[in-house]
Amino acid sequence: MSDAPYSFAHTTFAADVHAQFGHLDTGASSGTVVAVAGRAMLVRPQGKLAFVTLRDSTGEVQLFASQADTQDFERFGKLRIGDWVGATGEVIRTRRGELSVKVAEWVLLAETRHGFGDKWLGISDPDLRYRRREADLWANPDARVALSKRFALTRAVRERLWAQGFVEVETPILNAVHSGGALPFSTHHNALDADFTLRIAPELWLKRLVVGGYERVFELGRLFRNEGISPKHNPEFTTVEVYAAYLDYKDMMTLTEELIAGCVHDVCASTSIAYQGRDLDMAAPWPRRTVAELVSERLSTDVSVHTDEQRLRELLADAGGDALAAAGTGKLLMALFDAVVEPEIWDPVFVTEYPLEVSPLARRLRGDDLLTERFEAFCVQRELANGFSELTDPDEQRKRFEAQAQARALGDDEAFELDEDFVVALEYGLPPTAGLGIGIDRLAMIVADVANIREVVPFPTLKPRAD
RNA sequence: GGGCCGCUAGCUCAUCCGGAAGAGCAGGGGACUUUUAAUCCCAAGGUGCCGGGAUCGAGACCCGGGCGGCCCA
Repeated sequence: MSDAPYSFAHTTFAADVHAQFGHLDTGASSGTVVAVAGRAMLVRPQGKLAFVTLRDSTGEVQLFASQADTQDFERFGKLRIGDWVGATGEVIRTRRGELSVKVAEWVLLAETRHGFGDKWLGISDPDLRYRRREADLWANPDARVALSKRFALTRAVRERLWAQGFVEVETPILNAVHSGGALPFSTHHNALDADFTLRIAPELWLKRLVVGGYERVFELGRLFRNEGISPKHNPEFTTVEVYAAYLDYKDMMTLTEELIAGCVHDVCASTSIAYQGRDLDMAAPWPRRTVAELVSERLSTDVSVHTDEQRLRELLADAGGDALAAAGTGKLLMALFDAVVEPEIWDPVFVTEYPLEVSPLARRLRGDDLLTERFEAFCVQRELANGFSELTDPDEQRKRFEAQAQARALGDDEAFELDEDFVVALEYGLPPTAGLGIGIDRLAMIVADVANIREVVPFPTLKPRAD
């Protein structure tokens, strides 16, 4: 039976103590009584005095206790690292200059039965850190700082989109038709006796909402891809997808750079930041370059989706790219891009005019039937966002799906399946619309300046323990 | 899936050429009225990831497996 209290009359956070009483002179008393609470992170009993470093969600403040003035002093000095404590007393500054709460009364709010690692070095074993994340977040302050930046980022995205008239919506995570683009997780609904997959993208549903009259929508939520785990990939991850009627891809690029740069500023207080020791300038506007331009520039020879297929294959082999069996000039051009351009990108850039072959949902580029009005934003050697003028023609959409089905038959297991309901939705009429998707985890890694996606995920996916 | 690295006390790490286990911190006991990684004294703490092998002798060498990390696909 626990005799732990049911509540505590908390008045003041650690950061507030420092903000409000920072002016106190050494050895002085404020005359103000506060009630603070948090975890004892350091305990220094010293005879008839005891000092405890208390940490809460805002920072740390010292508790100062003395045999003369502190109730239940003997027990206070026996607090263990990690115990939750509530303390009431006057704010003072000690003779050694440490702003402190001079404890009159205190209560043990919860005791800990486990250690929090080395009190100076914390916990460094990665497996232990992520399996016992609650301990990691206390033992390693950097862990909480990084994670908090992720939460600040999702808040900034929501607030900025709401402020621009977008409505936040929710669409199905359980899907009977797998739309393609990646390998899904499978599950089963018992009452319907039907198989479902967990969504790999919400975009078809969101466009159906536009058809239904929601002209500006976004969904910020979890996606699931049944693929490997790496420092850049968690099986469940978060994106924000945005759809705006009456806009095209150029309008959407403008929205994208302002949204991302604005959110980076919201979280980091600047768009000039550093990532992994290297300066990074996220300020809008970002350069807009076509795929063909960038690849041609890098190879010092003109190439495009109209270049002879055999020529592209030779260039790809020279660049050390993978030999692609069933690939047209569009896939070959993108393979070249991945091999020679992407690794060179640091500051953000929009890459535009993607081959139609690799863009089954994007609208044809005005003036070139082999290209689409699609862009991707790249930054620090990785893809950050993807958007396009949406394909609105139901007949062409159906043909695109059929082409995907052929690719699937030839072994492309990431090709889309025909989503009949989506095509029918287009037949009801989708106005000119631009869409956008942003990888939130990747952006969070950038604003938190961390190299591993797990740092910005509260509880990353781990292999279940055998025992 | 492939390559490399790691696994020793609750945590962070040592153990040099193969001679059989060490420290700091945490946790326990004690001293201390201005500490702040407090300090000092005492005691306790080990399936050296698991399983084989060579050796008089293995935490260390060899083989297999497990788990984790990084890189590549």
